[in-house]
Amino acid sequence: MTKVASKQNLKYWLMKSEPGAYSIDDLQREGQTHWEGVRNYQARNYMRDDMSIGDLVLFYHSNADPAGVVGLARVCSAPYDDFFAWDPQSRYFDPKSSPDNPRWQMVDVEFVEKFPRIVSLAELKANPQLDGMPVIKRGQRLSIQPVDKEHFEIVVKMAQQNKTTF
DNA sequence: GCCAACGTTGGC
DNA sequence: GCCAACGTTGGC
Repeated sequence: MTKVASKQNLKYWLMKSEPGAYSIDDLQREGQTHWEGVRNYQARNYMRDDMSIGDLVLFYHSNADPAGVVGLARVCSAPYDDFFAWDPQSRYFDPKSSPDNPRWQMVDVEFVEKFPRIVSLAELKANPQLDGMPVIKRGQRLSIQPVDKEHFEIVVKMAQQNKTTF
């Protein structure tokens, strides 16, 4: 059964992408995309077990200058097998995954908006209201992270305001 | 380019 | 099931 988020169970996420691989501009141009290539069990499990259609996503540019949240996306499919893992030509090929015994999953996400400015990692770290947000923790490498509703709303607000220092 | 953090693999 | 070696992520 496909999970669709209602107002009550709408959840919030942060998803990282290296802009050289796939940027918010790419998503804006294409409208929606497979979120293939997740090769971490915890991140996979979030997609497989906890995401619902309609969940909102902070789109985060990692390995970027600066790194930070650049816009919003929305989960627009149920999880399904990441078939890129079966393609030897793909950079995401995993010989341990097969159609008979799939190991990885993905969802589709659709473009919602590009922020008028980047909310940089430095700003996220500097805002005491975001204390405890996983992405600002040193050494946190997880490419898909749950985000508290309160934190999500603060980040959106920061994007609409001028850069602030605390 | 460096390197800290940390997840995965595989020998035992 | 332990843990060392190795690979990757990602900020700086």
